Amino acid sequence: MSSDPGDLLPQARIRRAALELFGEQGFHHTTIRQIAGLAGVSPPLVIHHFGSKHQLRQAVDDWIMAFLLSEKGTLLTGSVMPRASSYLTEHPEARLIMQYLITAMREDGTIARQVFDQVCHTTAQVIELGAEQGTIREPADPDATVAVLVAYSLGASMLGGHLARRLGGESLLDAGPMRRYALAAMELFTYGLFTDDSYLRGTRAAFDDTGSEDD
Amino acid sequence: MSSDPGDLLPQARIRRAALELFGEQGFHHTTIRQIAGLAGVSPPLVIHHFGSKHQLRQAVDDWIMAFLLSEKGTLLTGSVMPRASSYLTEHPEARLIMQYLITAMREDGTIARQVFDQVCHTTAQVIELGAEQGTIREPADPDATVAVLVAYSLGASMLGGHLARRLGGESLLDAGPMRRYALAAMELFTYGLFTDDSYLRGTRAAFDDTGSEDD
DNA sequence: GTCTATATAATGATAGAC
DNA sequence: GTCTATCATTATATAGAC
Repeated sequence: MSSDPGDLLPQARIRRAALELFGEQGFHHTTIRQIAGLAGVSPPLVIHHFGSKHQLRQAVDDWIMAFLLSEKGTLLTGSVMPRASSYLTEHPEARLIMQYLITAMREDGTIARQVFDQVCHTTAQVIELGAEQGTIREPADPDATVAVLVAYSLGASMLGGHLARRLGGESLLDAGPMRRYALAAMELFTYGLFTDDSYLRGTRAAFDDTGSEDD
Repeated sequence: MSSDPGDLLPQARIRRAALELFGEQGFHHTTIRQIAGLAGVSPPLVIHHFGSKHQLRQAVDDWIMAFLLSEKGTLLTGSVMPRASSYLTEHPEARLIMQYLITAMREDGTIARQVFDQVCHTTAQVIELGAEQGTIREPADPDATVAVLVAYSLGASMLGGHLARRLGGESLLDAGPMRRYALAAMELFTYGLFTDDSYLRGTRAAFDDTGSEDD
């Protein structure tokens, strides 16, 4: 990802092409012929180097996870935050990886679970640190809150096209939609949505009712 | 959906089987042979009645949208709220439809846009009503806030498997995970996540900076 | 390591009998 | 309306030459 595709060895060119096409079109809609074509090699060479299409995806997944972990969570925490915009300007190659991860989450590929858990891990650290510093309120159920926040963030990324369309743009990464998205989200997490805790108490009551009635 | 599959006419059985299999496996992973098998007919009959696999999906989409609109938003607003649990107990057939919609959103089918917009429409009404009644705080950017809330809700549904796993269960619809999910979400939307507005002001400042610097 | 040529399997869709 | 038999296409993966 740090050099021109033409400078890479065939094996790396194939992996890079697979990363790009899997991310754009999804795993099942991408053919080995397309990958070979983009990498400038013959289809059988793809199989020769990686064994099968599935093993090729696994190789891409492994490569990406190694990249993500080496970044020490920089990309994972910032993936849907405002700073993502500036990060992507500085690291344009991260676009491909983000697109790959979003597509992989949609297709529920083998990397989806690793990514979800890894983002949870990183988010939990952010929450903990903020709680210590007093900038973040301590949740009643920290693990659940982290999981919900991650599901919200990744989910919004997966629905980025629809979200951007409602915000007057094409991609969530464009300046306009990203600004409206980030500000609306920050406002929600700063002031909340409800004016008092009646909804929360109502939800608690509803679950306590059904919880004792169902058994 | 209101009778046993065996009582339906072949055409309806095919549509029902397609709804079930498309929802479970996705459109592209479902074969006409599978649909025909589940409906108890021969594969060519599927084509004979619906023209093609894509037209069959369109027929299922149309059928579902008609169902959703006839429900006057009951299912759409409640799809990820606590009351979904009780709703599903009363209307078990809604499970198939929810699963279909979630899969369709993941695959970005033609119905995805309609559903996203329809849920936005319904959510906007809920927000407006709450604002009038004083139970919901008036957002600075109502349209964006609605879109974000919908993306969060639908996104969490799409990632329901991962979310449930982190919450100690298999499905988000199970009592345990649903309870923890609903309470964590309600707490977020009641008290927010941050203890003050420094993150919000920081985000505003960051966008104002990049907004004037980039050009 | 890399290619051309090909095997094999599965799919959506068609033809035509009943 | 419904079936059996089949076509045409496309995909992954293999065989073997260079």
